[in-house]
Amino acid sequence: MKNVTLKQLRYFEALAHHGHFGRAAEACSITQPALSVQIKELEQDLGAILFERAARQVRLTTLGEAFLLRVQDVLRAVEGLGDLARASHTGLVGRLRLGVIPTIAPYLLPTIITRLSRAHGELDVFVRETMTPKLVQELLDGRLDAAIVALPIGEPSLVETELFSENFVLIRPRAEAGNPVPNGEELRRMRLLLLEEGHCFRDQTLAFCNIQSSLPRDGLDGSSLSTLVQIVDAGMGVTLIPEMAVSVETRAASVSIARFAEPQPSRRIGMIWRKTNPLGEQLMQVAEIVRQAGRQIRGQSS
Amino acid sequence: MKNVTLKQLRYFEALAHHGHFGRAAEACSITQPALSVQIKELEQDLGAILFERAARQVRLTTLGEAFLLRVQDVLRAVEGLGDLARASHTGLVGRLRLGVIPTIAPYLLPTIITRLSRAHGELDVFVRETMTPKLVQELLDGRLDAAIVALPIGEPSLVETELFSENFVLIRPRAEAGNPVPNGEELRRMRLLLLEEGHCFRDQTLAFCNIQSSLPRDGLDGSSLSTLVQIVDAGMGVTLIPEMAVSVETRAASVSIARFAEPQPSRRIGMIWRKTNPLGEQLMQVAEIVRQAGRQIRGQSS
DNA sequence: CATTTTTCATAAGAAAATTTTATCGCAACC
DNA sequence: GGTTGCGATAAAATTTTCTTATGAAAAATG
Repeated sequence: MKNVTLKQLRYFEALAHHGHFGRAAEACSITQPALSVQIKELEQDLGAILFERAARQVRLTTLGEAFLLRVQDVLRAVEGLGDLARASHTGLVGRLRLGVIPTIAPYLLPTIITRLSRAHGELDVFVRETMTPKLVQELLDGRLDAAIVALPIGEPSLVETELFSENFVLIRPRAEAGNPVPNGEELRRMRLLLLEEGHCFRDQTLAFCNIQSSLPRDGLDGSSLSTLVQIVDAGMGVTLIPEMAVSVETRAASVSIARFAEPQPSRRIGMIWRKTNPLGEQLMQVAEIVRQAGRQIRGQSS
Repeated sequence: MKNVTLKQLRYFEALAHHGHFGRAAEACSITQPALSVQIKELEQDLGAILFERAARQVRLTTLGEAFLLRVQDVLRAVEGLGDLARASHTGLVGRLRLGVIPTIAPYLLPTIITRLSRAHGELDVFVRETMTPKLVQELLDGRLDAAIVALPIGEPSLVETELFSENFVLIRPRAEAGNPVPNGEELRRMRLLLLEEGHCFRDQTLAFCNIQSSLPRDGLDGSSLSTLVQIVDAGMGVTLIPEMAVSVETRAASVSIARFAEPQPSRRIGMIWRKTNPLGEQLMQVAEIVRQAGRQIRGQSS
């Protein structure tokens, strides 16, 4: 059964339906001999007779009838393949494996997922939250389709598209609300709370203060922005958080929020994926949706 | 999606499995370009990209993965077609629509069905019990596969194969058990009970007595051998029944059973089917099973 | 950093398959 | 008994699919 063709199965179905070689051939837009030959070959491949050729009547054998049912299933399944492909033209289909860094994920994801499933109901979104190097590696390994990270990444086999920029704001205990806002240099001499090693946001903060990240520091390292804010709330220091995190993280804390003077510290957030990914166009659609989600969130918090 | 080939689907599966054009091609026993071309054509047919070709790695796209699942279903279903055909080589498969005349059916069918399902478990036997002309018609119309009738039929488009012969025996009230056994001529003058018009057994009985079947008769016509025997039991006449019916029909009646002198009245029972039926060989197998069933039954009643 | 290797895509010619046209043979129908 | 309808078969034409040869790009190697 190595040589069975879909063509043969289609012809078979037509002949079963019409019970007449000539008309079945016509329905298939071929000539009658072509049909005869293909049916004969199918029967030979199978080593069994599917049709009983009586004078003036072509009838399915018992085997033929059992066959017909299965063949129809097969043909229908093949049509289904076409449908699947067609559906993927229109929009995104299947599964999107999206990585997001931890300093973005909690604030952006709810909105992204809402918007994605509104725009592409057929899409299963699988989210991975981890730090940039891991995301990049998993992207390169093909275990992720795209990731939302801070730019630039500079990996040549990845495409980067910018989503938005976000400023960092200073979080201080409420008691210090009236104090002048320090600049980067002054922050170095304050008790500045940072995220653990590996978070890009830690490096971005340090860069603002002109501190070598490798230098030993006395500060407590928090595992999340949420933790940092709680420590500040306890009066044990100050910290920076991206403005997108402000409304969520300061809701339950009595801390003061201060913007820096221009040029404010900030970072560019973007989406990345493999250059070779043929679904680049669709990923661009996803990026656009994330962009809108970002706008919406920054609109709410301002 | 009119031009998708099973070949393409098989190649697709191989490539998905190996993730490497060269090795997949080898697995398919073709060269790498042939595979490349077919995959490309499949993708074009579908209007969608199934594989992401990265340097040193060929990976399924999200769509490709969804595809793979369906494609495997299709390929498996096609293999199933082959299995079905192969199964039909070995023995009978599917459905056997068998017609049987009423004067045979009750006595032979239980044994036939037992034996058939023992020999061919996959076979669904559908039985139709009616008189010869209807059976022949339904056979010719393709609504039956075979029929068990009294020979000869003489329909040129049907094959006949003899199964066995059976004698007719005389059934009389027990009171008449001692009387001499009449011959055909003498029967004409007795109160001979017959089946209704249309039963071949009626005609066979009349032929034995040299009676024109069209002649008006005073006798009561019974609708089954069972009925006839009951009427005899009530002392209202005598009748003939095929020996195969004896043990069943006389079990609950107090009648006497008498064999005729040679040449005993008898009939040939055979199986018939369309000459054009390509399953003739299998039907011959069925005939053989019926033959054995007949032997078994006559063995019991003797 | 240049060279070689690996790997997929493409092109051209060869082989195989499918299809069409033409024709035959059989059985039904008039 | 000729005619017609229908499927099978044969030969030729066409299309499809394959192989061989080659190209191009990225990765591995020295």
